[in-house]
Amino acid sequence: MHDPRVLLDPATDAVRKLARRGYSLDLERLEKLLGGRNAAIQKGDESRAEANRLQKAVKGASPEERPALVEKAREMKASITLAEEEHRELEAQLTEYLLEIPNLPADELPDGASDEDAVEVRTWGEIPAVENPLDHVDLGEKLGILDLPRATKLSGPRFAVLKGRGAALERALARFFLDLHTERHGYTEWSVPALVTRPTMTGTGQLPKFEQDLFRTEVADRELFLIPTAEVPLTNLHARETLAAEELPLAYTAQTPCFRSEAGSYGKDTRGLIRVHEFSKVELVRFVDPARSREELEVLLGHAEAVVQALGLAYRVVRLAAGDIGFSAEYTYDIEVWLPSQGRYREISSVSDFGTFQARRAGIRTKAKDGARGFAATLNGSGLPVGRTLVAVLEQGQQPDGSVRIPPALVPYTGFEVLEPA
RNA sequence: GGAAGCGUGGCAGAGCGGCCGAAUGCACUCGCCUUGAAAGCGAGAGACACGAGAGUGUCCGGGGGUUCGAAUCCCUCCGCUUCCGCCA
Repeated sequence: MHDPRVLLDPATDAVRKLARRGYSLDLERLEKLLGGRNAAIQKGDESRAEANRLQKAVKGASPEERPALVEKAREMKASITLAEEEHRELEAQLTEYLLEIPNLPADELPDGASDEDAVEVRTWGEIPAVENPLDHVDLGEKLGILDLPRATKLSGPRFAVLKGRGAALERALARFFLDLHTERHGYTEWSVPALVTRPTMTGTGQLPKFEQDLFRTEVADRELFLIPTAEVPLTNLHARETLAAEELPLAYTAQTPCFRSEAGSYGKDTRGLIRVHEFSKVELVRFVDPARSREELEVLLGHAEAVVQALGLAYRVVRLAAGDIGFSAEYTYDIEVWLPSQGRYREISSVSDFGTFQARRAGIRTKAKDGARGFAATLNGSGLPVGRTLVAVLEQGQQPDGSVRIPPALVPYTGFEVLEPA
């Protein structure tokens, strides 16, 4: 959520920036709502100040003058109520409007609205030469580790069942990611709920605008949402808290299941593990000094890249176009791994700087030793999703004899070096 | 799910319906003292909103009510603790 004053400040150039992501900001409406709200607050404050004066007067009043003062105080109460109602109404309208305004994309991002407009930053690793590559679904079935028909039987389309060494590989990947980030990159591991409340989802920006992307549960009169990423619970750990500025940056990680409705993605990636309703992911979240958020983004990107590199997977980093970044983001890099079966790079990680946008929504404040107050900047990145990494490991590791070689760094976790056809 | 109790500032803990944004202690900040530190002494210090500012207002778990006036009385919801039931 933005500070309306900042949006209204011509120096912010908010209208132009938001137009780059196809959002048309109505400055006039904003100004009217803010001005009206502030006026209502002032009116209420003045009435209340008067009421307070009257109360004191009543206390010291003689029996004769008392009834008149009490009567005036009664009247003042009505005027307070009126101003409060107006304030409440305008405040609600203002908040409702502010909550649906996306973050301002950074000027450094390229123009454009799709992944085609992303700019390649660098490539890493050697694209493996695979003759007649199989995709991960064919590989998984031949290896006897993937059972999609049974997944469909259990839960319908867009789910996955892994078996034997496939399940072990999934477990190994997650443990490998977590160990790397906690031991080498200094992240604190958390175990957090996968079901969260509406305010929590609003804090990171999934709500109110993107409810159709989420799975929602309801028991009795209690409503909870399944998280689409651990970003939601990890970032909201500090919702409505004040952090000591000196303690930043805070670096958190968690492995959680992630649930996505994938509404509107009909026909896209319908095969296999690429796009499913439920998957496991290790997420990285950083709370940082807003003045340093872009540097911190590079650090975070490095942590995510380190995982892909440790697995020896060929990948590239792209800078997303201004119109393609997420609602809450102001700057995003994607890491894309090479998928031999598709002959192209596919997204495996998204690393974003949210500035203070999420912190304002969630109320993540900072206080420095000298008393200076502000909001933290939040960043997050996948580090990494287990399913899509498994796809890359299978596809990039496939051998001419139909086996798949496990990346050496992972072997201590799997206990086996190769997957053989069943 | 049933019964009882409790929810006050970073923590602990006071608080006759107006003198309470709230005593006191600890922690904290700054001085003095000290070679340095501790102790001691002195001073300061909550958050949020509106306002150019002076300042004004709000906040004692949330919401509602009584009253000219509520941390203090009433209702309700939520949370915590203890006992019972159930359960992984």
